[in-house]
Parts: sequence; C-alpha cells; structure tokens
Amino acid sequence: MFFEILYSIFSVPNKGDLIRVTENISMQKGNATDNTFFTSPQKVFYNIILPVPLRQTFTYHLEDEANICIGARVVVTLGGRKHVTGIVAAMDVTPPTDYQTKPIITILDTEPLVTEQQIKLWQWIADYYMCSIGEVMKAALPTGLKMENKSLISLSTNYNGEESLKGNEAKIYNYLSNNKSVDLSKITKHIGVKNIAPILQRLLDKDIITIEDEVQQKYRPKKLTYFKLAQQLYEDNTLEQTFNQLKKASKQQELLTILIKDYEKTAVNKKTFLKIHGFSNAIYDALLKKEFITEEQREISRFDKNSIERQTLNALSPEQQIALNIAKENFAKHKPILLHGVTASGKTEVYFYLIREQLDQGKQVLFLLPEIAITVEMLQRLTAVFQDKVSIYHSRYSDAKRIEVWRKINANKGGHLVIGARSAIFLPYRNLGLIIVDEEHEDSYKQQDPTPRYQARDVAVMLAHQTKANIILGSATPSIESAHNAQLGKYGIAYLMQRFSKVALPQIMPIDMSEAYKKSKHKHHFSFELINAINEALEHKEQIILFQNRRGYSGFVECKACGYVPQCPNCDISLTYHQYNNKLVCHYCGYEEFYSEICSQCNTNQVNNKGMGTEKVAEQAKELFPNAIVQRFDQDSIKGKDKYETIISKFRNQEINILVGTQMLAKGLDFDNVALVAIMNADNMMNFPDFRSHEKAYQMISQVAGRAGRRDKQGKVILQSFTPDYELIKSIIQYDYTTYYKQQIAERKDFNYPPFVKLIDITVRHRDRHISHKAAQLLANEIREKTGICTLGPEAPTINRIKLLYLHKIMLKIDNTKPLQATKNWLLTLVDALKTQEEFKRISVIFNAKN
DNA sequence: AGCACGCCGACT
DNA sequence: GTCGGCGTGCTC
Repeated sequence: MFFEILYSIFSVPNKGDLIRVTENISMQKGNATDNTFFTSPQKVFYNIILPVPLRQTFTYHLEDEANICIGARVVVTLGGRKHVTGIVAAMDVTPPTDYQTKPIITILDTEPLVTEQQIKLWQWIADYYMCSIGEVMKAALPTGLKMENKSLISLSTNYNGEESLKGNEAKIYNYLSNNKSVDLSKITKHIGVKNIAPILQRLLDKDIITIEDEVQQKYRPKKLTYFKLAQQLYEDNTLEQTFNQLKKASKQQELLTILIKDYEKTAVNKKTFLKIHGFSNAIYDALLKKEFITEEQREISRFDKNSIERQTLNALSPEQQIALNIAKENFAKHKPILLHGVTASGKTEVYFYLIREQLDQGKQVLFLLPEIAITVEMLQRLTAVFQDKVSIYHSRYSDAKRIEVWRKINANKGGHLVIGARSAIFLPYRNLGLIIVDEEHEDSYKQQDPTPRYQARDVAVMLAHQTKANIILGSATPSIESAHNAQLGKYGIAYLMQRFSKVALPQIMPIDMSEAYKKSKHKHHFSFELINAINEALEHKEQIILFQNRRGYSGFVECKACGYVPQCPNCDISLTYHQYNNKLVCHYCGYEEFYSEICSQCNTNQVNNKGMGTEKVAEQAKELFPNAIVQRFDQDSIKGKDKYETIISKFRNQEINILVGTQMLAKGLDFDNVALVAIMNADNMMNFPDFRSHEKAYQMISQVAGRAGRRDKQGKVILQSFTPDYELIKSIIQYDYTTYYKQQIAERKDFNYPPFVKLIDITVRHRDRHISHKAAQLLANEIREKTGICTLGPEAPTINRIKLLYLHKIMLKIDNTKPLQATKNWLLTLVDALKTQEEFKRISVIFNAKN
C-alpha cells in the first residue's frame, strides 16, 4: 500500500506491520461493480474525529473487521478533500440510516497514537470552550502527525529508465522529470485521475519514485563538527611515537599539543578551535586522515544535555519542608495545591522533590511553564538533576522533536519529565503522576487567538482530575481565581514567604508624578528622585532597568492643527509611530506606511508626542545620562534571530548600564547586578479596559520589582505614578497580597466578575457594519429574553474593524444558578439558527470562555 | 477549515 | 473566445 509508506514515516516503530486495507479505494460512482471480491463483506462502522470546525464526528466504514483501535489515525476522504487524517473515536457504531458512509482508506496506526483518556479530554475542551473536537485535535497533534495533502513526491535516483512505463505511470514519470519534487495534490491535478494512490504505489514498488514528508524535509538538524584526540593514542601510549611521526609537520604537532594540553579528552568544536588557534583546514584534515584525531557530529541545541553534570537536590529549608508536606497531604486527598511563594523563595526546590518522587515510581510528570519562562537556565537546572528523563515540548522546538517526545510519552517506558508550554497538556500521557503549573497566574496560559481558546492551567486541573494525577499550581502572585479556590478549600495551600538569600525584598518607593509635574521636579518622563537614584547606581557601577509597558517610540502621531490621528485603513485603529524605520505601523494587522510630517487631513504639520514607548524612554535616558550605555529590549528591538540572547548576555556581562524594556524583561530572567528598577508609569498598566487590569498590574509590578537587588544587597524600586494613593499601589508597595486579594475579590463580587460568574465573550463579525450590528443585537436580545443571563452589549469595541470585518461584542455573565454546559450548547444552536437567515448567512461568531 | 463548483471581468 | 477572481455551499 502506497499510503502505508506515505504515512508511516513517523510510525517508525510500527513500520512493516501496518494493516492491509482493501485495495478497493476507488469509490467512483458506477465503478463499484468492477471489483471482484472474495466473500460478501461485512461492513463495520467507526466514528472519526476530523480536523474541521463542525461539532460532530463522522461515520466511515471498513469492508471487514480489521486491526484498528480507538486512537489510531486513519485516512479518509471528506467533501472535496482527497486525504484527510482523522482519529478513531468509536468503534462498531450503529450504521447511519440517512446517508451512505464512505470507506476508511488507510489505517495508519496499529497501536493507539492517542489515548482514550485524551479523547475524553478533547471532548471536555470542545464543550467547555465551545468549539469542535476536530479543532481541539488540530491543536493537540504535532503537525507531522496530522499530515494532509502535503507529502512530496520525487523521482528516485535509482531508476535507470530501462523499464517501459505506460499510461498514467508514464504521465507521472514525465511530470516528475520536469518537476523536482511535487506534492500530492499537484500530481493529482496534473494527471486528472481521481485516485492516483494505486498508480503511485506501483511506481513506488518499482523504486521509480520516492516519497518524503514535507515536515521531515523541513527538519534538517544543524550539525556541528566536534573532534578530540584519538582514543588509541592514549590507550597504546603511543603519543611520543606520534609526535616523532610528525617531526616535519610542525603545525600538526602544534595542534595536537594544544589539544592535549588544553582540552585533554573532551571533544571541541572544530570551527571555533581552528579559528581561535589559527589553524587551517588542511592541517586538521591531515591529522584526521592519519587518525590521530576523531570526529563526531553534534546536533545544535539551545543547551547541551551531555555537557551538564549531574546535580543532586539541595536540602530543603524548614519552610520548604513544610510546604512539601502540605502538598503531599493534599495529594493524598486528590486535591490540587496552590503554592504561593514569593520571588526567590525556592518554589523550584519543592517541585524537584515532588518530581523525583514520581519519577522514582516510574510515573510521568508534566511541568508547565509560560512559553517565555522556558529559558535555557530553567532547562539546565532541571536537566542537571533529572538528566535523560527530561523532554522539552514547546513551540521553539522543531516538529520532528515534538513528535519524538510524543512517541516517547506514548510508549510510556519508565519515569519521564516533560517541560513544556501550554500545548504540552496534549501529550498522550499513560501514567501521569504529577502536573506542575508554574507561574500559574500568567495569562499566556490562555490561548486567545486560534480556537480552541483554552486556558491550559484549567485544562491541566481537569486532566489531573480525570487521570487522578496530582497537581500543583505555583506563583508569587497567584491569580484571584486560584486564590479563591484555595480560600474555598477546593485547593490546598502552602506558602513560601522567606527569600532564599535572606535579603529583604526590594524597597518600593512611590513617586507622585502629578506632584513632580506641578513643581517641575522632572525632566521628560524622569522624576528628580529617579534621576538621582540612577546617577547613584551608575556611580556604584550598578545596573538599572527601566520598565515601560509599551513598545515603540511614542504611541500615536497627532496633527497639532486639526487633531487628526492616522488610522489603519483595515482595522480602524490608530497607527503607532516607530522611529527606527520612520514608519507608522498597525499592531493588529501589520499594515505600515511611511511617516509624513504633513497631515493628510489638513496639510499642516503633525507631531508625534503622544504617549510614551520604550523607544522614547531610551532616547530620553541617553540624553539624561550621556555616559551610560542604554539599550532597548522589547519585541521590536530583538527582531534579529539571536538578538535576544545577545542583549541579555551583554547586560549580564555589564556591557550595558541601563536596559529599557517591556514585560519581556520580567519573565524568567535573573540578573546579578541590578540595583535599581524603575516603573516609568504605573498608571498605564492599570488603566486598560479589562476586569483583570488591576490584577495584571499587581502581578507585573511585583514581578518587575523582583528583578531589583542582589544576593547580598537589597534592591530599590522606583514606581512613578500619577495616582500613588490608590489602594492597589499601596498593597504593591507593602507586598501585601492579602489586602490586595481581599480588595480584588470584593470588587469581583460587587461587579459580577469571575470567579463569581462565568464570563463568555461573543464576537460577531461581518463585512457590513450594519449587518454585524444587527446580528449582534438580535443575539443579545434573544439571550436576554430566553435565559435572563446578564448580557452586556452589543457594542463596537475600540478596535471595531479587523481585516475589513466589523466587530461587535457581547459579554455574558453566567452565574451559578444557570446550567453552564446546557447554556453553552444552547448558545451554539442559537447562532446556527441565526445563520440560516439569508441576511446573516455570512456572519461569523466567535465564543471566548474567559474564566 | 478546505475544497469544488459556478458565475462575471481582463486578457490572448 | 477562456483564465481566474472569489462568493456560496457542503462535508459521514
């Protein structure tokens, strides 16, 4: 079977024992009688999950019982699509009566690729986040495992042309002679035959063509050459002899000498070595030919597992020990645990003990981190302790690597630790003992844009519940929801309030900017207090971080004559000015245009002094502190490939005095010599329109503040704000989580926000503003009338047009007197009903469950 | 979502 | 005359 080879590329362990499915794949109408069958076949029916946004599974059949199982991948045709990969969700289902099923073309796995437990979780996600199970499947599977029509076909180099080909075989051969490598759909189109699989299979059998997967082709691990002294030179004690042999080759001798003296038996990177010591390739090649040195290829990886020495666990402090015990007690009761530990209190140590215990029992452990916190340092620490039991699973890793991890977890051979970003919840765990969700409050655990819009932390809690695994949520500033669950006793709670180094938390000094402006005690956006503090730090050769929660130069451009602000033609949003390329950019759709000083509305001069971005702060810092080296650090300034690492290491090496950045700075990075952190404007963090804005501000400021201070010296934080008397700011300054929590939870209760209600955002989109509005209006009214649910809107959001579609938003607050799942299902049918109306056929409705 | 079918404008 | 733009409808 052609498809066996085509799709078994990633099924290496199963190669060769894939199932033979009937050759009768051509299902063209009127052709069925051609098939000669041995017996009268008994059809068996299966429900298949397919990657489409339809909230259903699809029933297909096999002509006979076959070696197939739930969780195996199958290839089927769907609509116009020739090969779609799906997952078997149910077997031996009752045949449908109202339509003719199509056959399963190929079974790709003999063993489940996906566990039944996973399918259960997928269904839960689909229900809860109001999407199709197929969409969840799409998010769950690494691309290589869900191949669609993209496999590449090319001519085999082995074919010498002696065999004569006829008909379609010849056609394909000729086509491939002229085109290097082509994907399946192109060949199909060119040949004009509906089912080319058997033809390609014949060509494949004759070794005339080869099939490669696009994904695999993309994945070419970069290799570096390492070399070391040949082993036998040591073993046979022939070193001296060797040198005699090289009497006339002084350069080669020299190379060997350096190698022996400086590197001994460790392998060194060829390129670097030759460059540093000034040897040519010829010298190297000569030694290699004489077998005095041996070469090896190493894959480049962000960090090298082999080079990390095994580390044992540190002993726990009494406080950590107590936290560990509390965790274990709660696990015994199958309760999640919230670990509330201040910055540098050693949460990680507690995790380590819990992980080790699970690994010792041969269990699987999932360590979830926000993408941005998966740093080389973190991985090194974990790898140093758990060595080869560690796998990494996140978006910066290649698809091939992810498939490798998938298979490893699926094989379930002994204890294993997966460190991953939110998508790691989708791995096929078979023996999950523990889930850790670190930085539990991070909103990047919530997938916002492509559906499924799931909150990985919540899914993790569900996964733990379903699999009876333990789960620990850790944070220095727990989310209000988790803290509330702890308060209600749904979660256990443990605290780590002592800092590991015993140095006090940084002192936070609020500066009243309205005062500073009134009394002219400021230059640009820098209060005098801040300027003095920076100067002091610079004198002591200490480093400074300036935190500004907005990228770019200055928010907007405004015409000083008519007040016009340039807008994005697609999105109805003000364009942001970027100084480095002198362009106006839309951050939503990427539209850009050159900045012009002439206002397009009234033809006078426009100015760009509104708002304050990192670029402007950096510029002002350079002006105010001409002797300091100032560097920006945000999405825009790290565009280049390794600029991120470069800036960080430069800052570490103290080649930079002042670093100006956005929240990117705050996550997962620890610096040693930062004495001062300044929050340039605390207000713009609190004043964005979201019910979590205060929570986010608290978390962000606390986190940024934590960057200040050194192992032996208390750090200092300057917090500039126009409203320093806000309760929120007071709690931040005093590190008073309890007061902050009480305040927030009271507000949430008063204004009906989660965790007291479930929030669902509905976005209606249409090309026509009026239809969009009308549809939203109808929906809102219907919901209000039929359910009595608190329904806000519809309203046009500030950004009310994205990519030429007009948006209208409705917000639902569903309190716990309403049946949540039933309500969600009803909402979906309501939208389906609306779409049957001619006028609203082309609206699209997005649901976002936001709690 | 993806794909085919079908109906109108700018090209050989 | 037709190539191809994208609007419309359907998927076991």
